[in-house]
Amino acid sequence: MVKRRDGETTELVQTKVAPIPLSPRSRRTPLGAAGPIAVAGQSVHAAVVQEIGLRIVRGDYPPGTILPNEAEWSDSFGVSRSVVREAVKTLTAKNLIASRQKIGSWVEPREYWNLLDRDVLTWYAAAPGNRTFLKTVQEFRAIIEPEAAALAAERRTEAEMETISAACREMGTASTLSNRAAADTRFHLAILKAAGNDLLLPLGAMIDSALLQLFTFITREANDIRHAQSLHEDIEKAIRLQRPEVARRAVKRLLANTDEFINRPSAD
Amino acid sequence: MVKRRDGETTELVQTKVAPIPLSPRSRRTPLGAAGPIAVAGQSVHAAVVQEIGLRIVRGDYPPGTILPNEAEWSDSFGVSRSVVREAVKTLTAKNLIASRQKIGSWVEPREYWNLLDRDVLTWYAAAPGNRTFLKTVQEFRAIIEPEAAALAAERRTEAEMETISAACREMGTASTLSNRAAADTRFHLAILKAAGNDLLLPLGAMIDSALLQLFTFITREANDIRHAQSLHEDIEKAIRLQRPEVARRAVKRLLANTDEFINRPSAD
DNA sequence: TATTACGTTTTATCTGATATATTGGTTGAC
DNA sequence: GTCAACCAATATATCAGATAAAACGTAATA
Repeated sequence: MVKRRDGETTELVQTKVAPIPLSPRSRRTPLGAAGPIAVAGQSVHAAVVQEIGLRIVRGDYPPGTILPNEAEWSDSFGVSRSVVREAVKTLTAKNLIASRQKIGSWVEPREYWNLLDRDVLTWYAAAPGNRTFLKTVQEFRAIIEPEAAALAAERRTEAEMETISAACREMGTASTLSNRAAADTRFHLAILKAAGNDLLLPLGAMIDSALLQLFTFITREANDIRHAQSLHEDIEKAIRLQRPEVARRAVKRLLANTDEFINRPSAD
Repeated sequence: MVKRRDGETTELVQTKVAPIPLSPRSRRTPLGAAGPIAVAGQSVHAAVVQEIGLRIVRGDYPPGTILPNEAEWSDSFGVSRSVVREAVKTLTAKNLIASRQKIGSWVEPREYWNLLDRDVLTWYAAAPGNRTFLKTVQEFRAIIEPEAAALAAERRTEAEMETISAACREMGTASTLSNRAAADTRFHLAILKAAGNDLLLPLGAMIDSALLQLFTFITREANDIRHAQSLHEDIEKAIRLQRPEVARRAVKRLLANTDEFINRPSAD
């Protein structure tokens, strides 16, 4: 149905972008000649998915554009058509593209994209002004997390509480930043889970991605970390005491604190 | 990493479930004998994805279970290995399964599943007590939609407002239930879009699914529909007048009204 | 005992062929 | 000249079979 072709844009698109770059494995090139240079330590499939996905999210192929056909991808990446097809299926499952016989594959409208998917979000984060991305994420978290915490305060089981508390504790005692980030992620995920609504769980991937992004550019003085820690402990306490409204407000305070970091005119 | 095998469970799983049923196309069976009975008007790929996905979400293969290998799927469905592999990629993209060489494919923990995906949600809705599902969806909507409406009231452009108003209008004048449901969906989607946060957009699929489910079991008297219509108009008005708080409350009223339907001890 | 080597199994990737559907043009009738 | 029916070209969809790579378990070895 949606197949507006954008005139010459398509032409531009179909320009052979680059002969090769991709993840190797055992390209049987006669003699190291043009050994596939790069790349990711991943599989060929994952590399192709990532490359096409990144280009789409980055805007190389605007929504509605007809993509190069399978044979062309196959040539330009130097992989078999099977790999291309499987990559296409993967991207289709994430709603980035769709395809039909005789037409080919095209880029779906942005509102179809499953931005909450871990991969898509990663590509998205890498694309435009990083600052905008973090603001978008924070705004979204501000919608979800206070309510999730409130629900968790009402419903958490003892086991779930223990998971939350343990994560909070480990945040305090973590020796490295990445350990702390991991515990932080676990903390928020545990709350989402304790909220007892299955539809909240998939949002964990987003928080995961977001925290990763955050920690790659915060790295502030210990002062702030201590403050952040106490904010986390407030949340833990409210959930432990089963005070939904208190939990809700505690999460809002934490998010407001994080917002401050993002809006500081330092980095970028 | 995650590969707990659950002892005998695996055995049970690997039982050849059924020789064939699947979508046909041109199975070259010598003589109509055992022509592939069913099925979906979809492609073979889609049918395989749906069958495996449904079984997983339904609980036939609990998380951690090692699934039958590609050759076995291929045999039992009577399709080529390529189709099976592409189906596996699709399900992997939705985080239902994962796979590794020599191990095979296994079912991921439920908290990994991308329940917000249209397909997964459909399978999920078909699986357990339908009633529980609708409650889960409504609870989730209650978290998202009031805030989305408030944001929309702040930020909507004139064009977005027109889309919202048009959908609301068409809800009122729709002649058939399915037309009304379509306009209803458009209405909620337009608000999500007008909220101006990209991360909210993927949630449209869920609302879509939810409304579909709702309308398949409501079909009440015109009285209620008129009430629902005025509730929708309240939302439209609040967004038009750019009153975030009013919009938020109006959405809450609408959702509360919907909740009533669901909790009525009539159907089911 | 610990460690290395190897064989087995399953996914990963490649190759090449056939089937099917849809578009766009062409032909022919009215 | 308009419109319907036909036909060819082209892209995905599906099939078939082969080889590569990785990981587990086991046996051989130091």
